Amino acid sequence: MPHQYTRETAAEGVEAALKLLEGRWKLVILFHLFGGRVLRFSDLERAVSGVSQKMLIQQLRQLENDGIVRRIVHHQVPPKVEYCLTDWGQALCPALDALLTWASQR
Amino acid sequence: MPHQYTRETAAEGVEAALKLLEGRWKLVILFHLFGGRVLRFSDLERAVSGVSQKMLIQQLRQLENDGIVRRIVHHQVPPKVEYCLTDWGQALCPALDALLTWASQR
DNA sequence: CAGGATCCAATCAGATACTG
DNA sequence: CAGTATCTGATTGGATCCTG
Repeated sequence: MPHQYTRETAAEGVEAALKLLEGRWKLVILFHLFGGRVLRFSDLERAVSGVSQKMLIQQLRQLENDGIVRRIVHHQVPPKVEYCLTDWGQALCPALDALLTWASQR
Repeated sequence: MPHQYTRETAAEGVEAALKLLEGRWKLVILFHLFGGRVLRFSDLERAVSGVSQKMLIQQLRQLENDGIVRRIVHHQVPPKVEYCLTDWGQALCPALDALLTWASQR
């Protein structure tokens, strides 16, 4: 733990980070967007199997508002909206990998 | 992401890891136990300010069942029970640090 | 001291139906 | 195609009181 953090602020910081990732479908969405992939809403609907439209848009909106996902609207008929990760979103990869490594060590 | 994971299994793995950490007080508890600290139930009650007995014991039990925290009972009157991290629990530190680093980069 | 047992409020997730 | 709106059940968290 970097020295500028007390136990309390470190806990709060990690809590804040985790809050951005909590949500039934966020990680699945994220892993589908890692690697710079750009997917349409309907692509995600297919890729994230089992998700409802309501939950998908809700999770995407939160990820977007949190600066993790970017929403690209193409003004045309029929509508076309694409989603990809922001640079910051991409930067999550190593941290999640560290968690995965930890989990696999049990 | 290590090559033996598909997007789906990686997402599931990270979800599983996060599930172990989700809970209103778990991270605060963890950060108080990092560094090999050993605390009594009443110590934690004081350290984790705002927590109720019910929530504290609930979160501790889950952390214990998940193999992150170890519970040490001293059979004496009045009762004395201490909590510390398992080796695996200690190993969480770098992963949480990676998350903290990511969060601070925003 | 270290819990256990209840009850209640708030949040969350899913199903379903509708729309620009 | 890409959403919005509404309803309902499930899960979570907190307050309070009780006990070996």
